[in-house]
Amino acid sequence: MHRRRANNAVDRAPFSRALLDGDTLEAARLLLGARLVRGSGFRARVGRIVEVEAYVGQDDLASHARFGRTKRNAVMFGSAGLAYVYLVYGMHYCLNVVTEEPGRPGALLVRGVEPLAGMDEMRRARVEWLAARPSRATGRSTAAERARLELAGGRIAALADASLASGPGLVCAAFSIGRSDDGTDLCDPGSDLRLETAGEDEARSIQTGSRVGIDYAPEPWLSKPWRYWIKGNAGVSGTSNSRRRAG
DNA sequence: GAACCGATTTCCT
DNA sequence: GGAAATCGGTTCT
Repeated sequence: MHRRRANNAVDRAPFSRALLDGDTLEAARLLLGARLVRGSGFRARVGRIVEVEAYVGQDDLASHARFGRTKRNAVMFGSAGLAYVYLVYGMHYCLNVVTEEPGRPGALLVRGVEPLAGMDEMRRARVEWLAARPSRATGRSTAAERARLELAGGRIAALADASLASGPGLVCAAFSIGRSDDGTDLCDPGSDLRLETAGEDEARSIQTGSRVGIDYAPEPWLSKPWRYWIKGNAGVSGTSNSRRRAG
């Protein structure tokens, strides 16, 4: 028998690898709505994936796989359902779900998650992530640094639940995702970080648009409509929700 | 070995 | 609306 929490955080079935080990663009639509889960028990953090971006094969000149296999992107060439976690801009982590059969690099970047449970833990993790960042000035904990952190903590405390993980870097901050999660099997129910199935009754009004932050990529890759999000959901990233780039 | 740039967020003007 | 922060990979010297 299931124990149901008031906030819709039920224990669900693990996300089937079979939904991910084929075409990445199909997998993108299937992954929307799935649960991203960190930990277990009453402190578990649970969110609904509401925005993803597809990176498909080595031919995709926007993908990290475009230069072939490297130490960083090696997981992309592995089995579907693994987590590919990398650092961007020297400070933000990004979570990807590996797709396609082994040997063919594919991944879905998780750009937005709608929090369902464990929001207090997410806020704590957001502050913790800020605190873990190297101090700008001396690298030591100065009074000014502590004051800045306290201010940021207040801002995060005041954030709407829906904004806690509304961006790729924010997803990783809110779910404490970092280098050590690279290669984790997200389809293994025993993993501390994992995927669970979507609710059956969920409305799936999916919208698409071009991918974000890939200005270096030539056409036709630059304009491929390979960003998918659930229309109108507050958990999608600012770039997708803003009016300047709606696909 | 150095220069350049990125699948981003935050803070300041 | 714009720039800073910061590190790892690629591509030059």
